Amino acid sequence: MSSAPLAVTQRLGYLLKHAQLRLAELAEPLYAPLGVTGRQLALLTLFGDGPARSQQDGAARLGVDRTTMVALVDELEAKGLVRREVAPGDRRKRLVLLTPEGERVREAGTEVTRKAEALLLEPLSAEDAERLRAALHQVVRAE
Amino acid sequence: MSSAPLAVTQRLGYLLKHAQLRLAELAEPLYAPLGVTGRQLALLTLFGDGPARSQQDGAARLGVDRTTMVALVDELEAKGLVRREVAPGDRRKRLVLLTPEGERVREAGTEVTRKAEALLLEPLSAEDAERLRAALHQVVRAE
DNA sequence: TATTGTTATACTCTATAACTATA
DNA sequence: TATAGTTATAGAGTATAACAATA
Repeated sequence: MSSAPLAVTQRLGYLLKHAQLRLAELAEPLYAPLGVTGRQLALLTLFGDGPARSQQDGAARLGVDRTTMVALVDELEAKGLVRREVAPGDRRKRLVLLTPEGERVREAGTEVTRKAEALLLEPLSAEDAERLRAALHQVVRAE
Repeated sequence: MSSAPLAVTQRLGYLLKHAQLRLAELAEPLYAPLGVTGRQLALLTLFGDGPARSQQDGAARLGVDRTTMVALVDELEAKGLVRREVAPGDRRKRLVLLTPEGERVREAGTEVTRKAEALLLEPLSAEDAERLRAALHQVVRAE
Protein backbone atom coordinates (compact mmCIF):
# COMPACT_ATOMS: atom_id res chain seq x y z
CA MET A 1 0.00 0.00 0.00
CA SER A 2 1.75 3.15 -1.13
CA SER A 3 0.75 6.46 0.37
CA ALA A 4 1.60 8.67 -2.59
CA PRO A 5 -0.50 11.85 -2.82
CA LEU A 6 -3.00 10.35 -5.31
CA ALA A 7 -3.53 13.63 -7.10
CA VAL A 8 -7.11 14.40 -8.04
CA THR A 9 -6.42 13.68 -11.71
CA GLN A 10 -5.39 10.13 -10.80
CA ARG A 11 -8.58 9.33 -8.93
CA LEU A 12 -10.92 6.96 -10.68
CA GLY A 13 -13.87 9.25 -10.05
CA TYR A 14 -12.12 12.06 -11.86
CA LEU A 15 -10.96 9.84 -14.71
CA LEU A 16 -14.39 8.30 -15.26
CA LYS A 17 -16.12 11.67 -15.23
CA HIS A 18 -13.70 13.26 -17.64
CA ALA A 19 -13.62 10.30 -19.99
CA GLN A 20 -17.39 10.61 -20.13
CA LEU A 21 -17.23 14.35 -20.75
CA ARG A 22 -14.76 13.87 -23.55
CA LEU A 23 -16.82 11.14 -25.15
CA ALA A 24 -19.91 13.36 -25.06
CA GLU A 25 -17.88 16.18 -26.60
CA LEU A 26 -16.80 13.95 -29.46
CA ALA A 27 -20.15 12.27 -30.00
CA GLU A 28 -22.74 15.05 -29.77
CA PRO A 29 -21.63 16.88 -32.93
CA LEU A 30 -21.91 13.58 -34.80
CA TYR A 31 -25.37 12.89 -33.40
CA ALA A 32 -26.72 16.35 -34.15
CA PRO A 33 -27.27 15.72 -37.89
CA LEU A 34 -29.46 12.75 -36.94
CA GLY A 35 -31.65 15.09 -34.92
CA VAL A 36 -31.20 13.22 -31.67
CA THR A 37 -29.09 13.46 -28.53
CA GLY A 38 -26.82 10.71 -27.27
CA ARG A 39 -29.36 9.96 -24.60
CA GLN A 40 -32.13 9.47 -27.12
CA LEU A 41 -29.94 7.25 -29.23
CA ALA A 42 -29.20 5.13 -26.18
CA LEU A 43 -32.95 4.70 -25.71
CA LEU A 44 -33.37 3.65 -29.34
CA THR A 45 -30.56 1.15 -28.90
CA LEU A 46 -32.16 -0.19 -25.75
CA PHE A 47 -35.67 -0.59 -27.13
CA GLY A 48 -34.60 -1.61 -30.61
CA ASP A 49 -32.44 -4.48 -29.44
CA GLY A 50 -33.96 -7.88 -28.71
CA PRO A 51 -37.56 -8.62 -27.68
CA ALA A 52 -39.93 -5.73 -26.97
CA ARG A 53 -39.53 -4.17 -23.53
CA SER A 54 -41.89 -2.27 -21.30
CA GLN A 55 -40.98 1.20 -20.07
CA GLN A 56 -40.30 -0.12 -16.59
CA ASP A 57 -38.04 -2.85 -17.91
CA GLY A 58 -36.14 -0.28 -19.95
CA ALA A 59 -35.84 2.04 -16.97
CA ALA A 60 -34.39 -0.74 -14.82
CA ARG A 61 -31.79 -1.63 -17.44
CA LEU A 62 -30.77 1.95 -17.92
CA GLY A 63 -30.65 2.69 -14.21
CA VAL A 64 -33.14 5.55 -14.27
CA ASP A 65 -36.39 6.09 -12.43
CA ARG A 66 -39.62 5.05 -14.16
CA THR A 67 -40.89 8.64 -14.03
CA THR A 68 -37.78 9.71 -15.91
CA MET A 69 -38.45 7.07 -18.52
CA VAL A 70 -41.90 8.52 -19.18
CA ALA A 71 -40.37 11.84 -20.25
CA LEU A 72 -37.66 10.18 -22.32
CA VAL A 73 -40.17 8.07 -24.22
CA ASP A 74 -42.38 11.15 -24.66
CA GLU A 75 -39.51 12.87 -26.47
CA LEU A 76 -38.93 9.99 -28.83
CA GLU A 77 -42.64 9.61 -29.47
CA ALA A 78 -42.94 13.31 -30.30
CA LYS A 79 -40.18 12.84 -32.88
CA GLY A 80 -42.01 9.87 -34.35
CA LEU A 81 -39.18 7.49 -33.54
CA VAL A 82 -41.07 5.15 -31.21
CA ARG A 83 -44.65 4.28 -30.40
CA ARG A 84 -46.23 2.86 -27.25
CA GLU A 85 -48.32 -0.26 -27.39
CA VAL A 86 -50.31 -1.90 -24.61
CA ALA A 87 -48.60 -5.16 -23.69
CA PRO A 88 -50.64 -8.21 -24.61
CA GLY A 89 -51.17 -10.16 -21.41
CA ASP A 90 -50.73 -7.20 -19.04
CA ARG A 91 -52.69 -4.12 -19.92
CA ARG A 92 -50.80 -2.03 -17.35
CA LYS A 93 -47.56 -2.25 -19.32
CA ARG A 94 -46.60 -0.23 -22.38
CA LEU A 95 -44.17 -1.78 -24.81
CA VAL A 96 -41.93 0.73 -26.54
CA LEU A 97 -41.50 -0.11 -30.22
CA LEU A 98 -39.36 1.60 -32.83
CA THR A 99 -41.07 3.07 -35.88
CA PRO A 100 -39.41 2.50 -39.28
CA GLU A 101 -37.91 5.98 -38.93
CA GLY A 102 -36.72 5.11 -35.43
CA GLU A 103 -35.09 2.00 -36.80
CA ARG A 104 -33.28 4.05 -39.44
CA VAL A 105 -32.01 6.52 -36.86
CA ARG A 106 -30.92 3.68 -34.60
CA GLU A 107 -28.86 2.12 -37.36
CA ALA A 108 -27.26 5.38 -38.38
CA GLY A 109 -26.61 6.12 -34.70
CA THR A 110 -24.87 2.85 -34.16
CA GLU A 111 -22.36 3.69 -36.86
CA VAL A 112 -21.83 7.16 -35.44
CA THR A 113 -21.38 5.79 -31.94
CA ARG A 114 -18.67 3.51 -33.22
CA LYS A 115 -16.95 6.49 -34.78
CA ALA A 116 -17.10 8.55 -31.59
CA GLU A 117 -15.77 5.67 -29.51
CA ALA A 118 -12.96 5.18 -32.00
CA LEU A 119 -12.02 8.85 -31.63
CA LEU A 120 -11.97 8.57 -27.85
CA LEU A 121 -9.90 5.40 -27.93
CA GLU A 122 -7.52 6.69 -30.57
CA PRO A 123 -4.58 7.06 -28.14
CA LEU A 124 -4.86 3.37 -27.21
CA SER A 125 -3.79 0.28 -29.10
CA ALA A 126 -6.63 -1.92 -30.31
CA GLU A 127 -5.70 -4.40 -27.62
CA ASP A 128 -5.70 -1.84 -24.82
CA ALA A 129 -8.98 -0.45 -26.07
CA GLU A 130 -10.59 -3.87 -25.84
CA ARG A 131 -9.09 -4.38 -22.38
CA LEU A 132 -10.55 -1.07 -21.25
CA ARG A 133 -14.02 -2.04 -22.38
CA ALA A 134 -13.71 -5.49 -20.81
CA ALA A 135 -12.47 -4.08 -17.51
CA LEU A 136 -15.31 -1.58 -17.30
CA HIS A 137 -17.77 -4.31 -18.10
CA GLN A 138 -16.46 -6.51 -15.31
CA VAL A 139 -16.52 -3.69 -12.82
CA VAL A 140 -20.08 -2.75 -13.72
CA ARG A 141 -21.33 -6.31 -13.89
CA ALA A 142 -20.66 -6.67 -10.19
CA GLU A 143 -23.70 -4.47 -9.56
CA MET B 1 -15.49 -3.16 -38.87
CA SER B 2 -18.07 -5.55 -37.47
CA SER B 3 -21.71 -4.53 -37.44
CA ALA B 4 -22.79 -6.48 -34.38
CA PRO B 5 -25.72 -4.92 -32.47
CA LEU B 6 -23.48 -3.14 -29.94
CA ALA B 7 -26.04 -3.49 -27.18
CA VAL B 8 -26.47 -0.45 -24.98
CA THR B 9 -24.65 -2.13 -22.09
CA GLN B 10 -21.55 -2.47 -24.29
CA ARG B 11 -21.39 1.18 -25.20
CA LEU B 12 -18.58 3.14 -23.59
CA GLY B 13 -20.98 5.88 -22.55
CA TYR B 14 -23.06 3.39 -20.63
CA LEU B 15 -20.06 1.66 -19.09
CA LEU B 16 -18.43 4.90 -17.98
CA LYS B 17 -21.63 6.22 -16.45
CA HIS B 18 -22.39 3.05 -14.55
CA ALA B 19 -18.84 2.57 -13.34
CA GLN B 20 -19.09 6.07 -11.94
CA LEU B 21 -22.45 5.35 -10.31
CA ARG B 22 -21.10 2.24 -8.72
CA LEU B 23 -18.00 3.99 -7.43
CA ALA B 24 -20.15 6.71 -5.88
CA GLU B 25 -22.33 4.06 -4.28
CA LEU B 26 -19.30 2.41 -2.72
CA ALA B 27 -17.54 5.59 -1.69
CA GLU B 28 -20.25 7.83 -0.25
CA PRO B 29 -20.99 5.66 2.81
CA LEU B 30 -17.27 5.72 3.58
CA TYR B 31 -17.07 9.49 3.19
CA ALA B 32 -20.10 10.19 5.33
CA PRO B 33 -18.31 9.67 8.69
CA LEU B 34 -15.83 12.34 7.62
CA GLY B 35 -18.67 14.80 7.20
CA VAL B 36 -17.97 15.51 3.55
CA THR B 37 -19.18 14.41 0.15
CA GLY B 38 -16.98 12.92 -2.52
CA ARG B 39 -17.14 16.19 -4.36
CA GLN B 40 -15.88 18.12 -1.37
CA LEU B 41 -13.08 15.65 -0.84
CA ALA B 42 -12.05 16.06 -4.46
CA LEU B 43 -11.80 19.78 -3.82
CA LEU B 44 -9.65 19.24 -0.74
CA THR B 45 -7.41 16.95 -2.77
CA LEU B 46 -7.14 19.54 -5.51
CA PHE B 47 -6.34 22.51 -3.30
CA GLY B 48 -4.26 20.57 -0.81
CA ASP B 49 -1.89 19.16 -3.41
CA GLY B 50 1.06 21.16 -4.64
CA PRO B 51 1.43 24.95 -4.67
CA ALA B 52 -1.55 27.11 -3.69
CA ARG B 53 -4.12 27.58 -6.45
CA SER B 54 -6.65 30.29 -7.16
CA GLN B 55 -10.33 29.45 -7.49
CA GLN B 56 -10.17 29.95 -11.22
CA ASP B 57 -7.16 27.69 -11.57
CA GLY B 58 -8.96 25.03 -9.55
CA ALA B 59 -12.11 25.39 -11.63
CA ALA B 60 -10.17 24.92 -14.84
CA ARG B 61 -8.48 21.78 -13.56
CA LEU B 62 -11.71 20.30 -12.36
CA GLY B 63 -13.56 21.23 -15.51
CA VAL B 64 -16.28 23.28 -13.81
CA ASP B 65 -17.39 26.85 -14.29
CA ARG B 66 -15.85 29.51 -12.06
CA THR B 67 -19.28 30.40 -10.70
CA THR B 68 -19.71 26.80 -9.64
CA MET B 69 -16.38 26.91 -7.88
CA VAL B 70 -17.55 29.85 -5.77
CA ALA B 71 -20.35 27.76 -4.30
CA LEU B 72 -18.11 24.74 -3.77
CA VAL B 73 -15.49 26.77 -1.92
CA ASP B 74 -18.27 28.44 0.11
CA GLU B 75 -19.32 25.01 1.36
CA LEU B 76 -15.83 24.05 2.44
CA GLU B 77 -15.27 27.43 4.04
CA ALA B 78 -18.50 27.09 6.02
CA LYS B 79 -17.24 23.76 7.34
CA GLY B 80 -13.95 25.35 8.33
CA LEU B 81 -11.95 23.14 6.00
CA VAL B 82 -10.49 25.86 3.79
CA ARG B 83 -9.92 29.61 3.90
CA ARG B 84 -9.59 32.17 1.11
CA GLU B 85 -6.57 34.41 0.93
CA VAL B 86 -5.91 37.29 -1.45
CA ALA B 87 -3.11 36.25 -3.79
CA PRO B 88 0.07 38.23 -3.27
CA GLY B 89 0.91 39.83 -6.59
CA ASP B 90 -2.64 39.78 -7.98
CA ARG B 91 -5.29 41.08 -5.65
CA ARG B 92 -8.09 39.84 -7.91
CA LYS B 93 -7.26 36.23 -7.18
CA ARG B 94 -8.19 34.24 -4.08
CA LEU B 95 -5.97 31.38 -3.13
CA VAL B 96 -7.79 28.49 -1.50
CA LEU B 97 -5.82 27.09 1.43
CA LEU B 98 -6.58 24.09 3.64
CA THR B 99 -7.00 24.67 7.35
CA PRO B 100 -5.37 22.15 9.71
CA GLU B 101 -8.77 20.48 10.01
CA GLY B 102 -9.08 20.47 6.21
CA GLU B 103 -5.70 18.84 6.00
CA ARG B 104 -6.79 16.12 8.42
CA VAL B 105 -9.95 15.43 6.46
CA ARG B 106 -7.99 15.35 3.23
CA GLU B 107 -5.61 12.74 4.60
CA ALA B 108 -8.38 10.58 5.99
CA GLY B 109 -10.25 10.98 2.73
CA THR B 110 -7.31 9.81 0.68
CA GLU B 111 -7.24 6.55 2.60
CA VAL B 112 -10.97 6.11 2.20
CA THR B 113 -10.79 6.85 -1.52
CA ARG B 114 -8.21 4.13 -1.90
CA LYS B 115 -10.54 1.75 -0.13
CA ALA B 116 -13.50 2.62 -2.33
CA GLU B 117 -11.43 2.26 -5.48
CA ALA B 118 -10.17 -1.10 -4.27
CA LEU B 119 -13.76 -2.26 -3.80
CA LEU B 120 -14.69 -1.15 -7.30
CA LEU B 121 -11.65 -2.81 -8.83
CA GLU B 122 -12.06 -6.00 -6.82
CA PRO B 123 -13.14 -8.11 -9.81
CA LEU B 124 -9.95 -7.19 -11.68
CA SER B 125 -6.42 -8.45 -11.24
CA ALA B 126 -3.95 -5.88 -9.92
CA GLU B 127 -2.45 -5.72 -13.37
CA ASP B 128 -5.76 -5.14 -15.12
CA ALA B 129 -6.70 -2.53 -12.54
CA GLU B 130 -3.53 -0.59 -13.27
CA ARG B 131 -4.14 -0.94 -17.01
CA LEU B 132 -7.64 0.44 -16.57
CA ARG B 133 -6.39 3.50 -14.76
CA ALA B 134 -3.60 4.03 -17.29
CA ALA B 135 -5.98 3.69 -20.23
CA LEU B 136 -8.43 6.20 -18.77
CA HIS B 137 -5.59 8.58 -18.10
CA GLN B 138 -4.37 8.40 -21.69
CA VAL B 139 -7.84 8.91 -23.07
CA VAL B 140 -8.47 11.92 -20.85
CA ARG B 141 -5.04 13.44 -21.36
CA ALA B 142 -5.86 13.94 -25.01
CA GLU B 143 -8.17 16.75 -23.96
C1' DT C 1 -10.10 46.52 -21.93
C1' DA C 2 -9.57 42.08 -19.79
C1' DT C 3 -9.72 39.07 -15.75
C1' DT C 4 -11.28 37.29 -10.98
C1' DG C 5 -14.63 36.68 -7.95
C1' DT C 6 -19.39 37.28 -6.96
C1' DT C 7 -24.57 37.30 -7.22
C1' DA C 8 -28.95 36.51 -9.34
C1' DT C 9 -31.23 33.79 -12.33
C1' DA C 10 -32.56 30.05 -15.33
C1' DC C 11 -32.08 25.60 -17.20
C1' DT C 12 -31.37 20.55 -17.11
C1' DC C 13 -31.69 16.32 -14.95
C1' DT C 14 -33.63 13.50 -11.80
C1' DA C 15 -36.35 11.75 -8.00
C1' DT C 16 -40.52 11.68 -4.58
C1' DA C 17 -45.44 11.72 -3.80
C1' DA C 18 -49.92 11.16 -5.28
C1' DC C 19 -53.24 9.62 -8.83
C1' DT C 20 -55.40 6.23 -12.38
C1' DA C 21 -55.76 1.82 -14.43
C1' DT C 22 -55.01 -2.58 -14.20
C1' DA C 23 -53.60 -7.03 -11.87
C1' DT D 1 -52.88 -5.05 -2.13
C1' DA D 2 -49.40 -4.44 -5.52
C1' DT D 3 -47.67 -2.85 -10.02
C1' DA D 4 -47.22 0.23 -14.49
C1' DG D 5 -47.72 4.44 -16.17
C1' DT D 6 -48.59 9.24 -15.47
C1' DT D 7 -48.50 14.06 -13.53
C1' DA D 8 -47.08 17.72 -10.54
C1' DT D 9 -43.56 19.25 -7.92
C1' DA D 10 -39.15 19.89 -5.77
C1' DG D 11 -34.31 19.24 -5.30
C1' DA D 12 -29.62 18.84 -7.08
C1' DG D 13 -26.15 20.56 -10.23
C1' DT D 14 -24.73 23.59 -13.52
C1' DA D 15 -24.29 27.53 -16.64
C1' DT D 16 -25.21 32.49 -18.49
C1' DA D 17 -25.44 37.41 -17.67
C1' DA D 18 -24.36 41.37 -15.18
C1' DC D 19 -21.62 43.75 -11.62
C1' DA D 20 -17.46 45.25 -8.56
C1' DA D 21 -12.67 45.22 -7.84
C1' DT D 22 -8.35 44.89 -9.84
C1' DA D 23 -5.02 44.44 -13.61
